[in-house]
Amino acid sequence: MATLKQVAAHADVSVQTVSNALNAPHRLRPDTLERVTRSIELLNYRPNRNARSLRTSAVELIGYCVPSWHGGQAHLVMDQFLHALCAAAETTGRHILLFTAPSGADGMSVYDDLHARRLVDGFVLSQTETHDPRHGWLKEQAIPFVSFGRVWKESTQPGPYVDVDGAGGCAMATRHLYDGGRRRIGFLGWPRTSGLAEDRLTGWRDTCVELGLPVDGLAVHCVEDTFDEGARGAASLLDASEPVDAIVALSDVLALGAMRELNRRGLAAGTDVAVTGFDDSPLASVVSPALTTVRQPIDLIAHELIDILTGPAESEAPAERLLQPELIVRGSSAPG
Amino acid sequence: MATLKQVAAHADVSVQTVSNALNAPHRLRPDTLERVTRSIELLNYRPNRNARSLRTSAVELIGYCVPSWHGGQAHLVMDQFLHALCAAAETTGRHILLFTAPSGADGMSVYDDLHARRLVDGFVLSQTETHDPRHGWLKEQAIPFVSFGRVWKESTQPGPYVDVDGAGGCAMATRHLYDGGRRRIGFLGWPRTSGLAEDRLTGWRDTCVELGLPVDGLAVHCVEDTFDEGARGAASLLDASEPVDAIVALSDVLALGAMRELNRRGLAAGTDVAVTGFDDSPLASVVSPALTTVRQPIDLIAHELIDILTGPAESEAPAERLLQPELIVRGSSAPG
DNA sequence: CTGAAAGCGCTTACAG
DNA sequence: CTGAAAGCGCTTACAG
Repeated sequence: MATLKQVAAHADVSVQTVSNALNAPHRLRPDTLERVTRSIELLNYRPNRNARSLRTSAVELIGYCVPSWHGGQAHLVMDQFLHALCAAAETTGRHILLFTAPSGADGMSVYDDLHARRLVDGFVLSQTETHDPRHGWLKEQAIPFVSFGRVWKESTQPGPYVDVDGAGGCAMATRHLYDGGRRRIGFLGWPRTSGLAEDRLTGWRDTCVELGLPVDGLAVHCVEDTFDEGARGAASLLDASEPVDAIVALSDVLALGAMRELNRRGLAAGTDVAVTGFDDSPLASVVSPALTTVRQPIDLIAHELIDILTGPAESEAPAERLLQPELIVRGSSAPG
Repeated sequence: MATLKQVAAHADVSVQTVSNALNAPHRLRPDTLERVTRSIELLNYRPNRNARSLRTSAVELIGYCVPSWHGGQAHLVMDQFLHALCAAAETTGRHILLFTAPSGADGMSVYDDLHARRLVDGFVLSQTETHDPRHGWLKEQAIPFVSFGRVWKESTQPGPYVDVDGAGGCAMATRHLYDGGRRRIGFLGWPRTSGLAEDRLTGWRDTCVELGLPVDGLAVHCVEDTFDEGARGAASLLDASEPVDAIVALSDVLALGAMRELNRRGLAAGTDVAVTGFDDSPLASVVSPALTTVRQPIDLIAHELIDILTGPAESEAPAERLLQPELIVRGSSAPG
């Protein structure tokens, strides 16, 4: 491997000049730059990143904790997210460093260690939970980070974040069902203790109220994000004295559970009862008819995250960006 | 951030001794070690990895190219694989560095650059394709790597690999269906040009022949790994003059497509026609009945990959490890 | 515009 | 068992 010194010798300039050719080419006279560039190419020189990082104390690596795959809770769009995050990081010359850590406060020593040993410059947080302790901790340690998702605390959120307007997404779905003639729209959610669930629920509820549709007893809280829970929730909405003619589900998984239940009862999803999901995961096209769902703008999210993390240090208030999702209409929400 | 020098001053020893306390503690007298250790803890010292890497020229980072998510080809177990790979790397003090690259030979300059600039020590390859050009190229450049999956060339494969016995997996599935009373078992695969497809097909075919079951006209080659293709393939197996009573699919996606088709025809998957998949992806429990499928030993694969990559340099022949999958029996293959 | 020199924070023969 | 010193390959004020 050629070094800066060898290139300098070859081009008959000082190492400083070669370094400038790479990092500040405008400082060189055109002919010098050309000569140096030729030497660089000839010797196939690549700057050693470790040496650079040691000097500048910036590693250009961003830490991301891979969520563990516990009990059926699959991260169906994680591959898309990771690819987008990686691509976004690369547009700034950075890369993603993956690591595992215990969830919650127990994992903070891992984050701390990674940063202290200069393996990463900062972190992108995802799988953000309600009252997630990581944000406050990192902020306190002055470790750079940006969060995908909110912590849903009452007070102001520590540090910058990017999130998707879940309420807006569910409002879109609800309005779409209304436009398709549905007048009794149920909601399949998670327990209220989840800020994300509460947010999406609000979108459905407010829209129903606005449209003059009933909401009482039409929101079911599933215990976990599984097909079985979705089916169970749908069953309770269908067994009510006045059954629903549409279901807005907080996730694709719950939506598919609901469709399975419809199927079991000989009801046609989309014509008898319309169903919508959330995430546009690969699951959405498993079923027939395919699932209408709310898609998060993954590429945009990734770019915003990288932009915030690598941009100039926060002036005053940390960045808070709320992105709009998109409704992907498919067969499961055919007009009734 | 404390440095080695500061710790040395605090413990009243040389920097060399502190370094030894960290990397070769047996060289210190117990009382010295204790004193140094106390100083390290007191100052909350963490060795700067960049400085270390610069000196040792080992970054303890392993490159992994995140597959791009093109057109419906979801990588449904990628989150599991990445988590396993990351955890396995961490047991050796290493981490995974993610990057994107064009597929095939076009991407090699990215691999080369990452290695030349010392961002990674080597690579784990996955999404290995038939005649994958990466292996030969990396081997030629003497860049360390290990492959998950074979290149299926006629000649010997460049470099070490870990793979799962696909033929064995499909043989298990076929035998299981036979044990459940099935006597006309179809196969849903991909075109023969894929080594992986050929391997799995062989497992089904050889087992059928061994059991005295028919195989002629019972293997359908789907054009791509989608639900629609699975459904189409199943349709052709069901429309034959002598319809099948079971289907071994090369992937969960094809299997679910097949189940959708059965459903559409009013046939009960599992009782009328048994179906098996491959991968035990999250999809397997979407359907009702749940899908019987062949599970790859993800954690073991990850450990073997890291073990090979970080182990002593190859003596002579590169490591070649073929792991056995496991059949996960669920409702879709209920006895007929 | 160009160069000589210091230094980032480690590790590692080499002496003692 | 311990220490003084060189050096890994860069970048960056500072002079000229």
